[in-house]
Amino acid sequence: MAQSDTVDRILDAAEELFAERGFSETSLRMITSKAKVNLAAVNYHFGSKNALIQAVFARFLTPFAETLDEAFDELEGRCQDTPPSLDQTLWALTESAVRMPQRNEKGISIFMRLLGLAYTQSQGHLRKFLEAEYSDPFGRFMKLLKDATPDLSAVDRYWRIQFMLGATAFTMSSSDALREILENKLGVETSVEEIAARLVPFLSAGLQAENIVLPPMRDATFA
Amino acid sequence: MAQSDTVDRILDAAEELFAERGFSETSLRMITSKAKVNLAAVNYHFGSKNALIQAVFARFLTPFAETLDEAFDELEGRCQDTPPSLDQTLWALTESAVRMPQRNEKGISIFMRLLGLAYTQSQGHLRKFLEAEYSDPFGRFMKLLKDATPDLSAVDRYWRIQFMLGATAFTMSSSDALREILENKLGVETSVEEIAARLVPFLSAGLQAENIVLPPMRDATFA
DNA sequence: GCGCGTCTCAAACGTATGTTTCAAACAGAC
DNA sequence: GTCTGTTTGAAACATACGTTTGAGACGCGC
Repeated sequence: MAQSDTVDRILDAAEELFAERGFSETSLRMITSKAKVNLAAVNYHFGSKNALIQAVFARFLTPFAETLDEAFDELEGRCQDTPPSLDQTLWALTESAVRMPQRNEKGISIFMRLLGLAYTQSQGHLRKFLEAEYSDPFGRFMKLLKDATPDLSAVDRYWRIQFMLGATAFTMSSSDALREILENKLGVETSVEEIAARLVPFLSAGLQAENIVLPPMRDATFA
Repeated sequence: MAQSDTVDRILDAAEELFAERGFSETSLRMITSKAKVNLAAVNYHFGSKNALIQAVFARFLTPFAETLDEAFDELEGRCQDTPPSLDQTLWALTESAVRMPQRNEKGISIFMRLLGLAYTQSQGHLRKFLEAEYSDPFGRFMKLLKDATPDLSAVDRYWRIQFMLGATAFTMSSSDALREILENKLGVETSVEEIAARLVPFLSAGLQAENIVLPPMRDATFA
């Protein structure tokens, strides 16, 4: 086998284990034994553990970035003159995520969980890699958000975008655990698509909320 | 020194390092050298690294849980018959967090960052510890949220609460970095209190958002 | 069949981790 | 001062990690 499948086996195993346990908590030995390959194969094919982490991200982020770019093209094509609405923009994003060709049924939630981890676990090398590689579609999304909320001040928009990112990254990064809890408590099963469908209106409403006069913090009467 | 200050020095150093780098990425040797105490002191005073992590949480979570309980008492006292509104409930929570006596100026953001990490880093022992120790005030908060949003279905409320937690934990856990970015970009300075003041209306609006009919996911026209 | 680049394998390397050990220093009671 | 329980100190322990090594197996062009 000239182009062996070892690389993919490693990527598959690493992807799943990273999503389950985080990066530092997953050792190369766990990965190689799950992938049923030799320990040295990782360093041979990828060079280092950090490079493997980046490769895991690249494998699903590159096609996603393309899909997203096309979705934005299509969206801007449909809205010739007026800028796309906030909901349209958010849906374009979620749709692209959900439509991504999945390797297996866990695909989407692994995808989300990894994205959440990338934000949360302070892996310096990962952040640099992602910024260098995928700043274009991210910047385009920001631009769309800006045009969709012309009434917001720059400062308000800045913070609310952070809130959105937080709600999304956090929820998605623990989506498996959260779904399990909900099933045990209320006996309801939820797909990632449904989570996304619930998230979008939440984000949209939050981003467009009326702003209250600043802090009633002390001795407020809450009349 | 009968009751030495070694314990507090360790807790201070651990708290700060955990907040900066996460749990697995912080070694006992980093902690003890920052605290200027002997390595063995950690295992002598706390028993294990996991127990130290829990002690760090207990130190700030226990007084916070008390403050919160009083705030809820006071809130329910003021609203004799009608249940407290959503905004009142959220403000009671934020106020309690902000009013907490801080050990230093970084106190509040360390506090938030640790809470975020507790949720994000899948440390099984921590989750169990927190559930066992602090389920009461948490449950009370949930009850208040429930009474304040009677129109929401249980499932909707569950997910939206997760979104709220995410937005809060995420933003607060990186509040230092986010404030710095904003200052460099727009020249605006922001206090933690102001972030909270912006966050509450966002959360409130999100929690009360109109729900869209479920997924228009495929072939949606976004008319 | 031979040689060569690609890949796998078991074993080892060096380092860092959490934890333990045991002697020394210390404080307070008598 | 002496004893006793508590706390610190330097060193070692066992283990796990990421990475490297060097020998061997494989596929393929010639």
